[in-house]
Amino acid sequence: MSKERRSQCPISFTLDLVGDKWSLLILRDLMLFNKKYYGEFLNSRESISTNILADRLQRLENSGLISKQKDEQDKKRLIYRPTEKGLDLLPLILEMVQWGVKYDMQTAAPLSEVKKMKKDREGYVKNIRKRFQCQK
Amino acid sequence: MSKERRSQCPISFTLDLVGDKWSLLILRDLMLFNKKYYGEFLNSRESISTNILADRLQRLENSGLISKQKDEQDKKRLIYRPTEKGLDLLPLILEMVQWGVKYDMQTAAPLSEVKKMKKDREGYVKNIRKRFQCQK
DNA sequence: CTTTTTACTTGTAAAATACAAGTAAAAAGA
DNA sequence: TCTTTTTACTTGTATTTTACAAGTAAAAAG
Repeated sequence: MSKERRSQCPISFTLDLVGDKWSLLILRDLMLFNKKYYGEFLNSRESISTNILADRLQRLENSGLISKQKDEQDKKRLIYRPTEKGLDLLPLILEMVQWGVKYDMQTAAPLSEVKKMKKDREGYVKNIRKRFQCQK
Repeated sequence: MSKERRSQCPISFTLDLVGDKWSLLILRDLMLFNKKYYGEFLNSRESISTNILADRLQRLENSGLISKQKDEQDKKRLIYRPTEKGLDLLPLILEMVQWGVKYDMQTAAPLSEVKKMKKDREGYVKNIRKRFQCQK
């Protein structure tokens, strides 16, 4: 199922798992935008195709970056959450925010939030982790 | 020529430019492995195809991440170098190294080097920048 | 018991990638 | 000077991935 890796370089290892145009956006939705459901990911502004979304969720789960469980309030729903391994990608994602904001003339990122994560990145990351660690 | 962007999110902006399996490996070769020539990129362990390499170099140049100039010692050669915009991707690349080393059981990254970049990332980045700024 | 919601699957066209081979300009060698 | 080699590509085609449209099954709601 999982493709073979291209080399033993840690950068290519990371790229083999999340080096595509969608995986990190799903993780962004999970960790920065607090999304949990399939339908929420589908409705993000980048408009991912439903088959690609299904494929990426599967791959992310296979790689141990996210997990899913039944929603006990509504059993036809599934709740997706980042794992520890997925949460560890937050610093990488925040670097993308910083670089993107710096070079994107038309960025729509809320400046106050960007400043907060720049000023105290560790605290910013910890705060997000808390949301997922207190839940079972 | 350049595709339209998917959204005004800084993460998707970054992914639209370097969110593929090869671009960041070329920048890695340039910045971490000191490579400069087409043939050197071709010979990296991940074995990129020559047409893909040509395409990525063009795209990276179009996006202002790298520049090229004739080698004055050998005029059939071209020297590729990262621009300021490309050098600004170093922190992102170093995050990939950290994450990759943490979760890749078979990583071949030299531990001493990884420790150095973890211990003093700012210094590590500055040191690399120096190499490119003193050159014309 | 019918309709809606949710999380998908399936089919197909379009685009990107991989692999093999070929080309032009500069440099090196005879 | 003429041929060979090196370097940085281009071209052609098969394979893989992605995008778009439509359909399906299970749970919940009406």
